[in-house]
Amino acid sequence: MRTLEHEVGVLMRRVRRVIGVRAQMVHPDLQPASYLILSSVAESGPVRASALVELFDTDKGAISRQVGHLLELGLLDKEPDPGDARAWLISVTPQARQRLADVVEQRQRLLDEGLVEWDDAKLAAFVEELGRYNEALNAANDLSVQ
Amino acid sequence: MRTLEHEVGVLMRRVRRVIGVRAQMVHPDLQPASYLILSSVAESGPVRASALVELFDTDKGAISRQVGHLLELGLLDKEPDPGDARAWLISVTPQARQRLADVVEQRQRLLDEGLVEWDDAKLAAFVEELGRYNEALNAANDLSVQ
DNA sequence: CAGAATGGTTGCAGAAGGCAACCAGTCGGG
DNA sequence: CCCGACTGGTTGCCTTCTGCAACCATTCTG
Repeated sequence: MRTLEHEVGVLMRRVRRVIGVRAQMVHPDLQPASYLILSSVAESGPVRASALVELFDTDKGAISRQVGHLLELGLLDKEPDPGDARAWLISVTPQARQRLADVVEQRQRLLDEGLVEWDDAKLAAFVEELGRYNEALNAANDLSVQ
Repeated sequence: MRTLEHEVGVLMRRVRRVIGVRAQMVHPDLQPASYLILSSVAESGPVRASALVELFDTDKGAISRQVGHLLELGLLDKEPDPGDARAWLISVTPQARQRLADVVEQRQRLLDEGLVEWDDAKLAAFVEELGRYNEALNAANDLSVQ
């Protein structure tokens, strides 16, 4: 039980560093937190900001600023939601999609060269575990907040 | 490949929230980042600050401040390292150990009641995966930094 | 013994989130 | 129809946290 906190703590700090490096590969001024938002939008397709708020379980203001930052960098696009004049649909620009693909490709090269010991199967299994853990966190949080 | 960033991003933001709640159970003024340090020291026994810097792959100054904060709260103790007059050995106070145990026990109750779907086996497996991922991150980071 | 390296502390600046106030648009009941 | 409640977003303010750099004390090395 104890080691969970330990590993999670190490994970969070180390991941921040790795994500930071990866973010700069996409754009020199891209910050780690923004990179994670960008990746999510790239995967989910056009989404409302409110969907991101719910997904990340974070503050509206924080998401608003992050999206604003990504718009300035030209990595995200914003168009009015045809179904609701209050809302916007956020999507990834072609440029950003290309840069993200480049980063993935570069990482794939490391895998191919055997420099990193994580192959696709192990990675997929771990991602699935992460997903389940996210769900469990969500459920536990609902409990504690009531 | 894409989903890794997505899950990690969600994990990091959600974990911050959950850890925050857990930290307050240990001490009302305990911040999330400090809680993770505290957990690590509790597991590792007396350690030098420099060991924490290496473990978390973070800045000396950040660790120094976190430790200072935990000392003020009476959750950590600091004694001179008998082997090196520059260094200190950081350890957990009995009070902090008790509080941490209480938190673990409370979480165990949720597990026992079946409110959270993570039993010991699944958790242990996940922690092990996290550990491997941490190692891989470490290796990959060494590469990218060269 | 002098210079390099290590352990730690502190000041400073920037990133990031939480909270609250606010505006614009939507929706439901009278 | 329209008035109040609600939702989607933006912005200002404050706190937490980290990275960088300068610094001091101690230890190691040639």
